[in-house]
Amino acid sequence: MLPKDKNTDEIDIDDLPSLSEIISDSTAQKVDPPKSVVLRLPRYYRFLRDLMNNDVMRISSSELADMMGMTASQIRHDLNCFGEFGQQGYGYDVKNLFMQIGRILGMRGRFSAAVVGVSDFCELIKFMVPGIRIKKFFDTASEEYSVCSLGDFCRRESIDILVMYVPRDAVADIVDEMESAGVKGIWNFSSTEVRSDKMAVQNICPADSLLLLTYALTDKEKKK
Amino acid sequence: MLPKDKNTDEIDIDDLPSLSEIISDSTAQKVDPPKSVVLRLPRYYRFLRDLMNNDVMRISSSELADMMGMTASQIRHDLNCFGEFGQQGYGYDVKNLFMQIGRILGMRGRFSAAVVGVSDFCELIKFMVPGIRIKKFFDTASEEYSVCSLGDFCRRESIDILVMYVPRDAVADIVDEMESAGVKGIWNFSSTEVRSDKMAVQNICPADSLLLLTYALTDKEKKK
DNA sequence: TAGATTGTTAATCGATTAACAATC
DNA sequence: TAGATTGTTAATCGATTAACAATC
Repeated sequence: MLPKDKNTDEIDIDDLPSLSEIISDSTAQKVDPPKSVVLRLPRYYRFLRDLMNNDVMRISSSELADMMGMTASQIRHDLNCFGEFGQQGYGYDVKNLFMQIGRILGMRGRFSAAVVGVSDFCELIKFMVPGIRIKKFFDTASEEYSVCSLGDFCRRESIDILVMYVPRDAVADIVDEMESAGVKGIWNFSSTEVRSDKMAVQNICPADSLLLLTYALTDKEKKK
Repeated sequence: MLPKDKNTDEIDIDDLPSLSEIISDSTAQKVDPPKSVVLRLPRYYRFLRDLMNNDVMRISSSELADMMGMTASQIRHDLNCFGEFGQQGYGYDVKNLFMQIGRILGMRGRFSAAVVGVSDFCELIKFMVPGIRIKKFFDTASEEYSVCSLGDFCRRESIDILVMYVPRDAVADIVDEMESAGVKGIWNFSSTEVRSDKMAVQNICPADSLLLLTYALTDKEKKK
């Protein structure tokens, strides 16, 4: 979309789009979206899914804002990083917006995964995780388990994502093995953080959020 | 600590501390710390615990920064919101800093909790959660389970925190019951978010972080 | 057309970083 | 004392909000 106040007959050479802008344009996405916005996308996605499940067809930014406890302005601003998904005077089509955000997030049921951890963890992951295809569970307590067998499987089956919850001292070996096996991402619940140059990583530490809860309780007490 | 360039003989009435500043001073904490800083505290806490477990006695902001993938400046800035924990020319005493942050986060092993959810969840929580005293597990699949029995227990035992992972349509009833039972905080893993005026709440949705992982993978693919 | 609501800009606000004086 | 490293300020950077023109 051209700036409104620009005379398009006069072309300023500095205003021509760069190669990277052209490339990103062709994927229908304006440059790199701010990190803060990306972090909010999964939450939008969840709320939109709930709306869909409740057969809500359309929603305005201010209705959604009320529901999610944020400002309408922020919602419109966020969504506009990725395209023009709404319609003036009408709002947003829930299903369309849901699909768009799903597409942006790469939620296409396309990625394959293996899970490694204690059996309770493996069981729970089944419940919790939609959207990736889990090919196999590796119970770390089982006799047949070894890092090699995990690596071989991931290689053989071209596994995209490893979901892991293993003891602190088992982390490094598994990560090395996964890098060599060509695994693309690690979803790590173990208490040691993973970093990798080769793979995308999400470390997730539920206990952190518990500490924020005890912080809130302590803070409330103190203020009384 | 007084500003260096201030002549303390000349007192500006507008510079006298307000009541709220005096109160917060007496708790050894400068006003309200920025939210962004509080969110980082649990991660500091974890890294310091690891250092302690490896018998590291002291650490400088830049060493810690390297380890955590952030700037030394930010670490010093963050910590100074709560007090002067370091020593010029020396760095930070790991154990002391760990204890201070634990204190700030209210991590005093003092809060009691009940857990409600499917049995795999209950089992897993045992592993994952240090620092709160779990008094009882309520398996939602069991015959004896009911919202009332959960509520009665929390009332009787003055439970501080409810850890929950229950189906979408069970959430609202439990939250109401907890409010009336005087429970102070909810640590919620269910897929419906909880909000409450009476209680502190942390909603935690692991699947969100999986979507950020698939986003990263998709983004990487696209840029190739 | 009138009413509603988006898309988009500019203003505000808060968070991060760089730099250096204070001081151990 | 000299060297190291914090505490603290000011500058930069990015995120949020408010406002309104565009437009359905």
